[in-house]
Amino acid sequence: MDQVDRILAQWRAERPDLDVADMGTIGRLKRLQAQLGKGMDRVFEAHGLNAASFDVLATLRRAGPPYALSPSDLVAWTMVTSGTMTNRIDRLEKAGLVRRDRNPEDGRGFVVALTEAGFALIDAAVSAHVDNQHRMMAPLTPEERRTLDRLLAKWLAGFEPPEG
Amino acid sequence: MDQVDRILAQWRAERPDLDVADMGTIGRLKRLQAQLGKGMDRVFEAHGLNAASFDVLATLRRAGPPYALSPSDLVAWTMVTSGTMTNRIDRLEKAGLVRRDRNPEDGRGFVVALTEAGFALIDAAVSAHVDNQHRMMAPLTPEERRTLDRLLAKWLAGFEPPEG
DNA sequence: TCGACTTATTTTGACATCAAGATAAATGAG
DNA sequence: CTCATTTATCTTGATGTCAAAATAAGTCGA
Repeated sequence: MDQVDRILAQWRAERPDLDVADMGTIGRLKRLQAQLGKGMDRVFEAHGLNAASFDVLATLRRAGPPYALSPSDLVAWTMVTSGTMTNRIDRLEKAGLVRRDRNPEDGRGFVVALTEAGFALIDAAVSAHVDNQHRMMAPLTPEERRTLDRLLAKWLAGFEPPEG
Repeated sequence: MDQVDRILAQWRAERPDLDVADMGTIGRLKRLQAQLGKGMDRVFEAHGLNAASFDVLATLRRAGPPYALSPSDLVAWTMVTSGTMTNRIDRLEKAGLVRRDRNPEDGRGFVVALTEAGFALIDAAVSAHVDNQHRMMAPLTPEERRTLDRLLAKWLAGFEPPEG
């Protein structure tokens, strides 16, 4: 009997015509996401970052040398709007973690590159982040994790067509 | 090969020391949550609501007669701060969907009650919402949905101790 | 080469949220 | 009864986000 069960029990009493089983699953997903988000934020904060800045630095880091992408590339990887990305880059630039270089091949654009400080910071932060994710998955056995991942992938494929 | 797989492939190439399997699961959960949120927002918007206002109205509706709770009760059910709840109630009150009545038993407090318009609106909206949730779960078989729900509940219990 | 169109990025204005502080009323120890 | 404490709610100021408009530069057909 968790909080989601209590909510479903209220609906069943008040609106017995509704089948709320799926609402329960989606509600659990949302609460889990909130809990995981809080857990991850703690690690980001310990490195002077938040989820937004971690996201951008990690995208640049895992892209490989020369650790530089255009704002448009970053938008494509991160699922935020261009205005949001401008704001994120501004903050990271002020913090000295990325640099904006004019793109020599396209006068309209820039290339956002990790600075040395940015590289060192994200490399340390991502190690701590991965450890933290392991800890947060502890309630599930390895087999349960595989099953869960498979189910989430199948469900997600219904929304984001695979493409590749 | 979905977008999450592409991200994991980049990490494996750049940081082969990291075990990123759990990152994949958590990433899928986040993307799924984003997709489900967008899908639900469409239904809320069709009823002149957003996720925040739906959340408050639904909490009042499923509480049963007299469809009235204090702001503190609403905060406890919805996982937002008191300041956020003040703002949500303000908007719903302006829209004529809830009423603030002084609590006769506690001069510090109020009771937030559904108006007739609020009751009619949330009753229609929640029916459409539940149908929409069924449609969004379509990629999974009934048995897969049960398995997924069980796994999410077990995982969530690691964060939100059951209590009841 | 010109003008229309497209693409890349930033700016603007509106929201929703949170943390922390402010206000007001209830409570309870003495 | 009184005052310090607690509880209920609202206010304030900062952040992060989005949609849409603005700016600036590349592209391409005629």
